[in-house]
Amino acid sequence: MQRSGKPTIKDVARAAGVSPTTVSHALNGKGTVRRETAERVEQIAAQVGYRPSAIARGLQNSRLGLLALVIRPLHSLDTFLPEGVDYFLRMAGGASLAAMDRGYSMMLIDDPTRPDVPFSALAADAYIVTEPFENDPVLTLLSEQRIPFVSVGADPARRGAFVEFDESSEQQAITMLEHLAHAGAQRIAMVTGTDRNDWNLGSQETMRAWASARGQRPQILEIPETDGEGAGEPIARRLLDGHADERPDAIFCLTGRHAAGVVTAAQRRGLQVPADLMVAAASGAMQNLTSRPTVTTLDLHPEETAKLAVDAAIRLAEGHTVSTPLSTPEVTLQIRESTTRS
Amino acid sequence: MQRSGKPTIKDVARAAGVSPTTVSHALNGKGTVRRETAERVEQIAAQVGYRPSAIARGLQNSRLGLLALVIRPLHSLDTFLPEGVDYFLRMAGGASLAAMDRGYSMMLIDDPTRPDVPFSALAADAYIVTEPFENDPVLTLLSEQRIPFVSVGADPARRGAFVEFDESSEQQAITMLEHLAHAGAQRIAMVTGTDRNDWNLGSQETMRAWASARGQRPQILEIPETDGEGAGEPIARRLLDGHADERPDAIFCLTGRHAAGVVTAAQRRGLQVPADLMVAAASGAMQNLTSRPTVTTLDLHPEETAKLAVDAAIRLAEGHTVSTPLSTPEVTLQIRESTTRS
DNA sequence: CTGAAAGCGCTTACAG
DNA sequence: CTGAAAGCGCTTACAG
Repeated sequence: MQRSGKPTIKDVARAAGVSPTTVSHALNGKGTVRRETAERVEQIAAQVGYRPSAIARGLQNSRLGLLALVIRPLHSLDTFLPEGVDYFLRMAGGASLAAMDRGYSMMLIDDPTRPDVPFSALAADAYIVTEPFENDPVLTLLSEQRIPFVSVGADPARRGAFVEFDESSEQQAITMLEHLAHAGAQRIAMVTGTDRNDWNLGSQETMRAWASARGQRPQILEIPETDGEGAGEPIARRLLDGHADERPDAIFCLTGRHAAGVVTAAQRRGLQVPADLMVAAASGAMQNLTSRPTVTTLDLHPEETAKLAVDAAIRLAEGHTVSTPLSTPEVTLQIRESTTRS
Repeated sequence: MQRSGKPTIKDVARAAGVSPTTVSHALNGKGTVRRETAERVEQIAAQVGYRPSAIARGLQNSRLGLLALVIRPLHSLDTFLPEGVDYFLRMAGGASLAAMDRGYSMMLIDDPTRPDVPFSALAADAYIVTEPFENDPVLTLLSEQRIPFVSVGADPARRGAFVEFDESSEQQAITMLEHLAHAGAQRIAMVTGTDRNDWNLGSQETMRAWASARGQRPQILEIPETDGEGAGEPIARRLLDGHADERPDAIFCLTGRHAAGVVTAAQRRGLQVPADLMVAAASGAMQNLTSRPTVTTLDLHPEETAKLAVDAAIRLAEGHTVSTPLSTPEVTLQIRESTTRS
């Protein structure tokens, strides 16, 4: 079996003087094999460096032990380097590790709906799709192809139609809004991204309810996620350069880099953070730890979310059902200088 | 074929009133099929949502259209969130996109040598291993298993033994050292990571040669990659708190976060950057763009590197040979405030 | 131009 | 306790 390619089960069988069936049984602990036989087979298998082919094995139950992760917000870009890197890298890394711990591998898929999608991409046993868009074609494709999947954050137009994690963006937003209010904010503006996903839409809705409960006109700005810190100037122009009586004394950005940009833009206008303006972010970026002042954020615990998503995906892949909606971990409020008036 | 699972080639054949062979031919444009037949088959296939199984297909040539990426420096951590996030995320994202563009999917593998490694992980057609360690067991495993792979950065103990990209860390280091010298630095210290990979070792060697060519004692500090910005204080303590005549007037950190930490620590000591101390990094982190002053870095073009690595891996997967060593893209010097004395 | 047959490397009833 | 046979879903000579 040295000749070409890797040794197969037949090579092992021949070398051990048994049938392929017995090799299979011995190596997988199935059926009943005499102890000595099993040991001999194992030895020889190790000796010739035999590894069962995942492909052949997968053919039986059409399962490869392969999961796929689609990070939807990354797709609007031609690069994997967007806004939100921090969150999504932690997500991808966490998912990958969680998968391996459970005996699965994780593929990183950009867009399974592209016409030239690799066959292997659709060979995944199950998908995880984070932050699907409204009527997301990825979810449509997966459901047509009968590939099991879980979505992290619902498709806003098809809530409850699929197995999904409810991120409770309302809960998240409330947590931060209450913190800001306790810290002294009277008038809070919100900045979301422009993607039509559950996170943006749910947060906006919460903000509207919050403002109207306080008899205020809600101030909500939508800025492309991809603008990153560059969003600071436009945000400041629209929220800070107007009449003083309309001006918010706190800005709550969903994405950390928007918040980082706001801090800089505010300071450029001579505003003190947090004295004149508090700034906070829902999904922290690294910049929020290193800026002056440091910026209050929520830790969304993406690794935890990834783990839960992997668990759910595997249960689906293995043919079990999963009750939905599932819950993401509680967020943690990270209070920092930008909202601490002392 | 609605009953259970996905439609197979047999279902299509039956529905089209032809044999599976003909379906296969029609769909793959092989053999000769009458035009009308082919069209009818295609129609029906689309109608029933037929997609050939990547697994069954892979069984023929034992190729799945699957690549695997191991980012070695990530493995020393229990998290995918290390130092160097910027570089490695760009690498992973770039590799993933490049693979899809070429009809392959990309798995993110933590460690294929772990005893419970998923079978699917070893089903990859080829591996890309970035920054292998000295005598890296991952390379050993892959070569024993006869899984083709390319390494980005040589295994320092086995240079030339495998298909590898030469990162020319010497070239990189020289580029930065010369820039610093031109900018006015008289005494440059280097800070590397502690992993025993080609990048760290090669850079150190270059630094030693550079210093001795100038009759100086080389000052090189090894600090764990994982310390991130926290490395700033220890670095400053060892390099800046000594006698003034031994004190470097420029610190060149391989990793961007070390550099970020150094800037802060230097400023805490009342040193002006760049007036009293220049700071530069070989692999930029985001912090280097947002700090004050901004920090000079090299852009290593990880996406480009990823693309080249994917190309090479695919050539190997498809049974071709690749001449080695391969070259990574030229680095670009990004001059910023931290090395600009005006 | 079309299809029956063999085979890719395994696993899994089933018979001995 | 062991093994021959069938089958997973395709592709690929090869015969008709």
